[in-house]
Amino acid sequence: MAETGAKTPRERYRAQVRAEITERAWEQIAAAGASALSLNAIAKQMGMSGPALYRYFASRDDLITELVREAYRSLAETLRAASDSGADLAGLAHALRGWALADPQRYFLVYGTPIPGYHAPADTTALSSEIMTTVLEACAALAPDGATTPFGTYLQDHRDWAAGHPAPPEALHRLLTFWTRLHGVLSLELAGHFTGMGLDPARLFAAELDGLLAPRP
Amino acid sequence: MAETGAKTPRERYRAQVRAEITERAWEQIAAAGASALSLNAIAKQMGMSGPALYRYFASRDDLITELVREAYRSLAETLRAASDSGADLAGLAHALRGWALADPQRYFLVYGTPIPGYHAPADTTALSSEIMTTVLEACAALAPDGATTPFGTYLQDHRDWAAGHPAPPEALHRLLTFWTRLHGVLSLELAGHFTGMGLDPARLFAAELDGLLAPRP
DNA sequence: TGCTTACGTGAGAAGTTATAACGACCCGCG
DNA sequence: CGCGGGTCGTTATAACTTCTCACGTAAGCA
Repeated sequence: MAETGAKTPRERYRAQVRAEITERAWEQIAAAGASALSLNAIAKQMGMSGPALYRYFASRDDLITELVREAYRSLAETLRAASDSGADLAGLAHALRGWALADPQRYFLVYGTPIPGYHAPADTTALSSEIMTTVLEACAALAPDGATTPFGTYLQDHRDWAAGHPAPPEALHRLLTFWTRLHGVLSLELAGHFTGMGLDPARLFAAELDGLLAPRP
Repeated sequence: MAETGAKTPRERYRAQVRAEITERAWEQIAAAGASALSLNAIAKQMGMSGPALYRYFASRDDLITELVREAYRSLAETLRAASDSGADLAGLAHALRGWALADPQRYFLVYGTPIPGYHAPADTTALSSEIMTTVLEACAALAPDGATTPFGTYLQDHRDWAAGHPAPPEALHRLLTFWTRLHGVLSLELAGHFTGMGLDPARLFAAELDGLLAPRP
């Protein structure tokens, strides 16, 4: 889809095959989760034999790493696009929820149960902080309330992770609660913990978002 | 550990072997996660051959089901014990956090990424609602605030899941936010999303808990 | 037109879950 | 006390999985 501006036709073909592999992988992940991802099945689906895939991905973990990267990129793009369209914090929350509901397994791949022993590559932290920055700008754009929270004063001395951004501690606090609260509702909803409770998760999500937009986070 | 009051020595032995299997399974899960659980490895660790375990658990999913049950029971016991010791909502939150930190993979087994195609048995919902009831009682014990939230009025008509409990809608709202907000902080912390941010997750947890204890949820 | 390099295949090792058939042991009943 | 039935653990086997290696082919590059 992108970066097909390679010179040699070899690289072009290689990128194309890699893209098709990840595409099939996403189908499998959406259907049965990341733990059920089978290189063999992907190869068979593409009309190739098993070991052929190892020309394109060094291992199964390598493929998953690429998928994690794609998921991060996708979320960052989605939020950035919403932000560029003039969306405020509520709009970003809506975009986040839509992105998560569109493919729950993709959401869990990024924010779900971590695989012990598996460490995300370094460049995902860059994508993660891009996501954070987008939300942080929306947080800072909200009318700053004079009330400084106790945790806000703590953040004043522990804002290394947001170094370089001129947002006040209250905005950082709002960003953190935005993240954790919406993730709390979303992940439980996607995991199906609200089914059978006769409760509309969207209402709960909206209620939490309302609390987030109120002056005091 | 319990229910060893079986009559025949056969059943006693059987229960003992089952208990050892789950014990080894917990070790493996704590070390490498639920997806890396290997029946073969457990058997080898116990000095038995692989297929022997199928006398005790019909399948790998069957073993996981038992582990989920144990996890639910453990959390329910922990919260119940704290509640019986006079702990208020803050005390329950502390107990929950301690339980989660003691074995993150156990927490994720219950509240983490769901395994597609795997459905929890019916009796886990009973254990889950026992957990909910314990927390709900602590929520109802807090001084009721006159301010009815908009979501509280919604809950007045959608409280089937808490039918039979005389708690006001505000208490139900507080229970839901208690659950989702603390899970939001906890799951992100356990997944390691705060590492490298120079931020103490405990402080964030405490800040969210403070907001939960304030009059307006 | 040839050379080199990448690509795909097949075979195979070491793992996994799960089933089937077989032998041995133990428990309870007569 | 003895014997039978049921339970247990074993080995063998099938169908998977990831992943390595050696080989032939085919495609691009000069």
